[in-house]
Amino acid sequence: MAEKQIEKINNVIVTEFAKTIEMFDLSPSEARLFSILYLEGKPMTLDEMSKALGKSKTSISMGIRNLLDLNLVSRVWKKGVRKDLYVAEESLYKKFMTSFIHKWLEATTRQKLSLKEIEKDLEVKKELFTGEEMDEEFYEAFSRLKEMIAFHQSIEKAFKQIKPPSKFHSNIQD
Amino acid sequence: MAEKQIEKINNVIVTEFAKTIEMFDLSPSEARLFSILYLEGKPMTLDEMSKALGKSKTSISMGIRNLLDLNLVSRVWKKGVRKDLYVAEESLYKKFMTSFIHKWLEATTRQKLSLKEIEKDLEVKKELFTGEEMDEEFYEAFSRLKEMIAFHQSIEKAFKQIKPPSKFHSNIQD
DNA sequence: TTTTTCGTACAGTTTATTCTGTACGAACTT
DNA sequence: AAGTTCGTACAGAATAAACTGTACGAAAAA
Repeated sequence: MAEKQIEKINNVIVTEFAKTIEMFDLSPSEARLFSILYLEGKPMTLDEMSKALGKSKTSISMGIRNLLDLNLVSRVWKKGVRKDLYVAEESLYKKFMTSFIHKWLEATTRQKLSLKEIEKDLEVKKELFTGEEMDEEFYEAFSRLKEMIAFHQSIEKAFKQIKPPSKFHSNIQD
Repeated sequence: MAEKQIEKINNVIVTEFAKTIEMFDLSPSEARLFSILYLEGKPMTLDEMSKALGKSKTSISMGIRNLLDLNLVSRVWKKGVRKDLYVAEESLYKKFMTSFIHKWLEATTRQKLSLKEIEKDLEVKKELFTGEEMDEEFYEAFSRLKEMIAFHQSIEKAFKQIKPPSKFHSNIQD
């Protein structure tokens, strides 16, 4: 099989896989970088990745740092090799899903709390201003607010349902 | 209660709520537009929204169209009113979650299939080229590919778990 | 029919994001 | 110590995204 052909197949795989990775809120370049590294399987240097992606080393350096921050990549050390080496994390599902769920829960919880603060505030005001002319508008907004909070509640519930498995389990079938 | 103050509270609510909406892959402006419309509760015209957001009518027109495409907003008609009127959908959770889950399932399923195509292709090549020098590299990529497919499988499974309720149910507690 | 009001297509501008080249400190090699 | 090789900070260039003003067809009003 010609080198060219392998190259080509790899490119298709990477492109396809990167699309999925992008859905976890990585930029297209970050997604591609991760995909390359993951497909490669073994540690790579900045220069290798730079060459593989056709981008500047600076760019790769930045990208790798982001992936490191997200715990999707780690630096490894190999005897005799001076350059930094990086590998993609193995446990795809665990890593991605965990941080995905975490992100959602954190955000919705926070926003729900903010809305509840406002609600509490309005509860007080409601007491003071019963029987004025802006009541209708006021109650309207108030009930919307309750709905928004309930919305957040439901989202939280949904994401808590998804339990990331403690270890990546391959159920390759169907 | 002064107009200014109501204005201010509304602004806080909208800002906070928009953050959540953004997480469903809407742009910041789209999210804000939806939020305004939702909080308002009653139908609004392009001009009203334009004023409320401080953006050009063109911009609102585009934004509303996107929201329409996503089924998050609908056009309503009111006797005697010539301008187009729009309202935000009521069933927040159902609308957002349904399209969210749908988006994920569609994408991952599609990508999984692409990868399986490639896999099938490689299966064939594997037969023809046993005992050559590139076998190691080949098998490496091959096993990665299997892992990627399994990854997609797991994502599918996770999202299928989340069943959007047929109707929005408020469970306001906790 | 003529005039006004609406909504949106289009083109150009502004703003934000991503990428690159240069430069420099740190660590390794000789 | 002098010379290489690395990684990254920084500033500017390229690219992409968001927004706006003008213009025009369709529909309503006069």
